[in-house]
Amino acid sequence: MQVVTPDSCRLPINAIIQGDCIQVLQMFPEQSVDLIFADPPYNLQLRHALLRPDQTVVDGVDDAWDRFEDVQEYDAFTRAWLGACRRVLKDDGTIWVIGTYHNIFRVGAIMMDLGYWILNDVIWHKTNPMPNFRGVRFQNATETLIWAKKSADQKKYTFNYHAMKHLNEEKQMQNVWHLPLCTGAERVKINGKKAHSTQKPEALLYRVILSSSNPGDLVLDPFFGSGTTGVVARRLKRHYIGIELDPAYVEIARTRIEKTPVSVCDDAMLATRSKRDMPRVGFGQLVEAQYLRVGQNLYSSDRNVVAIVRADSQLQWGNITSSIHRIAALAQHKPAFNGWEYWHYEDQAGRLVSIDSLREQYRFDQGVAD
Amino acid sequence: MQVVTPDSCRLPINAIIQGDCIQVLQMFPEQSVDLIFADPPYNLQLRHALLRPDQTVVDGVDDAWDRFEDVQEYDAFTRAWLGACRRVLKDDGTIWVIGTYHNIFRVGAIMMDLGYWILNDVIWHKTNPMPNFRGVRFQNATETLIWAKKSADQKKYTFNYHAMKHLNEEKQMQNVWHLPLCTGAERVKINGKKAHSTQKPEALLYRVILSSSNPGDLVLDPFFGSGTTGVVARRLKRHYIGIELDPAYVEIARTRIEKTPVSVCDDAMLATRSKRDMPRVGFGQLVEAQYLRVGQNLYSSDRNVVAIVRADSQLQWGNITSSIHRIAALAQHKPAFNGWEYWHYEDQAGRLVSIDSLREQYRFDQGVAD
DNA sequence: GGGCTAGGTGAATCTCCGA
DNA sequence: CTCGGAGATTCACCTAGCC
Repeated sequence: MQVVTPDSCRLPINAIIQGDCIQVLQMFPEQSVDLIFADPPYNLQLRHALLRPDQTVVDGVDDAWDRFEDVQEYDAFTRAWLGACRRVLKDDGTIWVIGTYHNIFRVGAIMMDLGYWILNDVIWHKTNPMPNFRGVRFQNATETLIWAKKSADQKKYTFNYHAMKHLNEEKQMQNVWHLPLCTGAERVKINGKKAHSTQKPEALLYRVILSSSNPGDLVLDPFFGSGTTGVVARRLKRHYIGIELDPAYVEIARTRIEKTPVSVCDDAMLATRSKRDMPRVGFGQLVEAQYLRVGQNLYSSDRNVVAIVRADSQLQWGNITSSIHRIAALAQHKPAFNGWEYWHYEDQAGRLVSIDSLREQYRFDQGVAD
Repeated sequence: MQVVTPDSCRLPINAIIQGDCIQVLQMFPEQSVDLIFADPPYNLQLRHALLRPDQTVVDGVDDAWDRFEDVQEYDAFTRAWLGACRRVLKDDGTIWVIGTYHNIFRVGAIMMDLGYWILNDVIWHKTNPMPNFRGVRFQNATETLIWAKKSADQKKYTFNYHAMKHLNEEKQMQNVWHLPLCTGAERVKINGKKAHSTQKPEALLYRVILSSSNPGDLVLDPFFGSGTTGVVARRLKRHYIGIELDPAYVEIARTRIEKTPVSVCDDAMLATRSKRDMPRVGFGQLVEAQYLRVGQNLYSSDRNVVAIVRADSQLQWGNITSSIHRIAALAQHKPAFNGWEYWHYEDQAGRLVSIDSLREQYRFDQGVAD
């Protein structure tokens, strides 16, 4: 009579496996991991070098692992690893996948096709993103994480609602996370150069693992890279399995995890930025929201200076176009001036009212809507 | 002999067409609109077609098939309207599509498949989102907009970078927009109940239209709904075409737009001119017109580099003769540099003044002369 | 040590025109 | 088509070095 080994015993717990995750996962038993975090290649398709305005070169992602023949190949690859992950995921487990607009739509559609059921799309809003140096698009300040359960009718999954609420100053954690890039001392470097071109910040993994797993759970990362998932899992007393193709990365991750003490980090460092860090109300928002009309006149308190509101929220004063502050300064021959104090609009009765009161009104209206 | 009507005359400008956008768009000429904003339905209606946890189980196939049927229908619908939109979009136009995690991944993947090339995914971060009442997920505070051009190799498209930068307090606009939901007086109501369940805020459309179109452009909205696109297009002096299936919504939108005052301001208040679309002034023109003298010295801002203006509008630096750009680059040991930023002349008081200001002066003088 | 400045850098689909 | 030159374009944060 054959003795059946418990599934979990056939898994190398707290280990890094060097190999292609699609093949390695085939050797795992079904339904054996509690949580998956996957940071697959994004297929960025960067064709030219990019220069900063000072002509220095941006060190972009040109790694071989991010190059695919075409979209079909990328889709087939994505379907294969997501399918393999789904097989080894427990029926009450969930998966996180991170990406950008280059790949996340294809990834999300394939996840749905495979039967995953999306719980949230979480936006990582970077506090210090790279600018758009050429001024031809909006500054790309986000990456997107898809959090999904294994199937639509899955009843159970782990979500530590209150842990997230505590991290967020006792308010519900939103699907937008304001976190800085991985830089400075946290960034793994070899001879002064970054060891991995896309190392994720530990704070990001902290939220992922803390929110959707429990101590003792098994966390799988099929694209282990520099091993951030292992580092944070260890700190939070979860087990981990990392799969990584490149032996060099395996070694980097192994060294890094060994140096990680098993301890809990400072929650305060990971807390969501509070509202006072949110963008303040700018003059542009008043124009957009029609608290002021394009073409409307603004006046100095003595009505001697008149300027026109433009669609781009600058003011037009004679043939000069500039900000409310700059034109207030110019009109008074001062080096600088606070335009919020200087400018007034005419109310329906023809009285002058400070534009600063509109800003208060805007804040009030938003507050009421909460 | 047949008289061919100009394409634009076959389009009902500033009108709402009642009908299915896929059919209606077939009657439009190719390449006839400058900008598209689409807020498609995302009711996937999958609730009753739930997938079993294990897809390999035989009796699970029926459910899986039903579900797949529904998604296929949604995909076919999405492919049809996005394809129809692409046909009527001008080759230098762009498209915006808004959605949530329920549909945006399928929409994005299909857009890529159809040849659209994504420029940004823009996150609308709601300042006042609805809470997650049951506490089982992160509070869903976002919707996603995909901004795309018609093809990957498309060279030209409209992006009013500086208008956006002015709106954002002189820093480049990010792909995350903090805007409140459409509430209060802006929300169209009938007998106290909201007239449309997903009415978008005008501030959102303000950014869409202002950033990626110019006054006089034609904006198409194939899912017109309550007509926010038409209202904002009218405010910003763009033309619009709305297509809407439901006659009740057509009527609501028509009434609403009629009540919107046509903007009476000067077009100059609506457009932000960038350096890129100003007439090019060459360095030679400044020399010819004697804004600079032959033999005059030009200086770097720290006066460490000095060159002489030649009659052929090149600079002489030691024994090197070349353009203002090339010598600025050589002097700094850089592969390239913008000479307009680098070089200065001495004014009568001996102060250094950027030669770029001379170019501005030249443009101004020419404009006055016109 | 502290404060200041200069320099470096990050998952980025990053120009346009004429010869 | 390619090639080359003109010329437009950046934000937050970290580190090293100097006073």
